[in-house]
Amino acid sequence: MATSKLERHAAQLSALGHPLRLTVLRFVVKAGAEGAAAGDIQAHVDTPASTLSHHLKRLVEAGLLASRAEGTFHYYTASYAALRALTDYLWEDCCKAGAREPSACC
Amino acid sequence: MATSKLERHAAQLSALGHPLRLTVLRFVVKAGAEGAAAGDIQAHVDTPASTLSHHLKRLVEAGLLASRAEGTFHYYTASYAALRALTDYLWEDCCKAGAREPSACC
DNA sequence: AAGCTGGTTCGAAATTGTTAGAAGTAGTCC
DNA sequence: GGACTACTTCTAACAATTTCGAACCAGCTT
Repeated sequence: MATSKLERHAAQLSALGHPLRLTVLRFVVKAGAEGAAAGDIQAHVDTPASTLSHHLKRLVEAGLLASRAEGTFHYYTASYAALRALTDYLWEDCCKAGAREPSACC
Repeated sequence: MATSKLERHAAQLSALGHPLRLTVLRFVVKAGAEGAAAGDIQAHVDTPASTLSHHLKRLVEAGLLASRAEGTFHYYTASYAALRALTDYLWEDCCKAGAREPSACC
């Protein structure tokens, strides 16, 4: 692992921190195991292909999406495990320092 | 609500998408209901006060942290409800489009 | 009120992210 | 092979973020 868990998760959150990319991720998450083709995504977000492609690349680089080619179609699928690890990370060690209340928050 | 749910959550994810801010959030989440003073946070992250203050402001503006003053001390507490809403949002409507497998991913 | 402590705001430079047209690549179908 | 489809990469302009010293402000203490 070249980068730390912290760095990797920060990069993933940063990747999600853009309205268009967040929309794309949710669309692909909805699409399930088969994923969604780049064209379908483009129709959904109504954005120039070059712009969308740039954002898709960022999501793939962050490890949140995986891509597979079928003919000229490029399908993107959500990396559910990575997404789960990310959300879990935010709650890790919740309320472990104060120890005043057992776990009112988590 | 001036901005949409999408925009707000994207802004929150963007706020978390920085190693220092992610470290800070996790530190404050750990601290529980009492929160952590800016000085304690600074000691933990070892960063110039002005830089840290800028990042804390960003987290508060995103609605992820709340701040309260006690004398000259500024305490920051995690907005657990906002954080929960954010993590839930990422999984909302998971696998609702394909409907091929019932819910292998969520 | 002067001085100290705990933090915030200002300002300016360096870096990074965003956008989208134009050009390029790769697969498919006559 | 030539045209078409489905995307990606290149490029360059513009916008936003990041950093941190310096200046500032608000409370406390004497």
